[in-house]
Amino acid sequence: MSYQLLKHYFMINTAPNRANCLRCNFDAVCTSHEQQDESAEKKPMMVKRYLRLQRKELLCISQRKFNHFYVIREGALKTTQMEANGKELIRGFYFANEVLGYEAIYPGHYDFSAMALTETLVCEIPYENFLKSVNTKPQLQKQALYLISKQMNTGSYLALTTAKQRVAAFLIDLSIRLNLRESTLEFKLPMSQQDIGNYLRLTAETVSRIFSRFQKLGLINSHRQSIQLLEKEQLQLIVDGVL
Amino acid sequence: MSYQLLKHYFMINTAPNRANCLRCNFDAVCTSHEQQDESAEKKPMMVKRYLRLQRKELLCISQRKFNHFYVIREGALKTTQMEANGKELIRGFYFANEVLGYEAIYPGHYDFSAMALTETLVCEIPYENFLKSVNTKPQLQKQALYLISKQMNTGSYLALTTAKQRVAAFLIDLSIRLNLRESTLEFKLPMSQQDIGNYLRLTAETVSRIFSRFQKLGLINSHRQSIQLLEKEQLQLIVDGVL
DNA sequence: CGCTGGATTGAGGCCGATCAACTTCAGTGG
DNA sequence: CCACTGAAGTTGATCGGCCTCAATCCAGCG
Repeated sequence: MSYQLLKHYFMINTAPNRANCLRCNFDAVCTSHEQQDESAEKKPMMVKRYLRLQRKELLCISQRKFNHFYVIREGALKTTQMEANGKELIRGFYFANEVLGYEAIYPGHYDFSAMALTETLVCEIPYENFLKSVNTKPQLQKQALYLISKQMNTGSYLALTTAKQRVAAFLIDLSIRLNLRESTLEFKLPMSQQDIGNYLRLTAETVSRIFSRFQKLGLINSHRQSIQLLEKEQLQLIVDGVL
Repeated sequence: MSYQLLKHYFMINTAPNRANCLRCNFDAVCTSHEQQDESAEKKPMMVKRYLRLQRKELLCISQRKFNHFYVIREGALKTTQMEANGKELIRGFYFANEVLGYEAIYPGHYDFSAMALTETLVCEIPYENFLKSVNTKPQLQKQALYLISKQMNTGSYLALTTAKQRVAAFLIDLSIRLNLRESTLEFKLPMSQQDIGNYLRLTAETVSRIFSRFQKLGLINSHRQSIQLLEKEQLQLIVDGVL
């Protein structure tokens, strides 16, 4: 696998990026620094650089020392982990406005690799900068914990027992996290059905079969990577175990 | 269900409790306050009171506003959540030296109830006290994040696919979290097999059958609630999908 | 002593995995 | 423009693991 990072250093508070920050969870933390003076050694910029990844490019590699958070601005990533028996399993997906890296604070190193599923743009946040920032701005403390707690509560599909429940929950969650308009609910799956199955602990065949079944029931419109949620309420009923 | 909390206020730094703090994850955070002066309004004690729960007593109730962490000193708790279809499912177990409550920061209220499985002793930590404490002691910042991140990484049995993998992983994890001596590996299950099954998304019958199978294989010794791990390495091989 | 809730064990059925064949589609190069 | 290729998705047949339902066992307790 290729591992290459394009290193475009730039200031976070230039116009185009500020626009990107609009829906970013870390916006408050980052922007707070703009109101401060320029004494860099005392109050370092939170974000030193951003990275643009091509499809299949790696953002971080398992076993590497943990030093950075990554805030995803555009695109999508998957994190993978090696099982003891050698099989690679997918731990999670990350989309725009989400943060990757909390999970590595405790062990002190990443125990997963993160790969771009599409062309992806991320902000790299040095953990030490983050700590300093929060220490000098105590009101950010609460918000940081809030964000971490929020992320802890996402993506627990595996608590669901049946395959159709998991797939339905996954589709609904995707539609929310991809920030779609309520009206369309139409999008391209950034990952393969193989990846979806791996993540949900199902086989790719089962995922395909369930897509087909949902289509026959008129709940979705799917063809390859493109998908459209027609009956979101019905899908939710499936998740709830009613249907 | 009965909901009653016995309210025994006392100072955290009395002799018997300091002994209890020895293996507590929050010890460093709590003890730091002892070295300060007594101006209570500026630097409040982190722990205001502790609670002693009887078996089946509730510690916190779903939908109640989130205000407190709970550090478990002795005993065991389970957290339960109502599914949309009305079934109650178990979200997690908590044992001595573990912390309950992070999960509620984001929604701002508990979306689970916590019930004592045995007689249980907990420290109640007001969240506001915690925030103030961390703000006035920036070096605690890092540790708090470390602890939260650590807790995020525990108890992900549902990523395992087969029933024997989940049960084996659960037993190994229990043996670690109950702080047993390496030599014995013998303990009482604080929860019923029904609860284990609910937590692992298996039926109680399946759990029982797997206990029996492990027993026949000489991996464990089990009778009702009492259990003894005979071949921990073999159990780990099962978790890893080798056996 | 019988009662009760949990644990155990057995028989049968369903769901998802496995294996295999086939189709579809994007990319490539002639 | 079309043929080729490889990766991903689709579909069918079979198998095995876990659920379901039911009967029984068993320890604790009034």
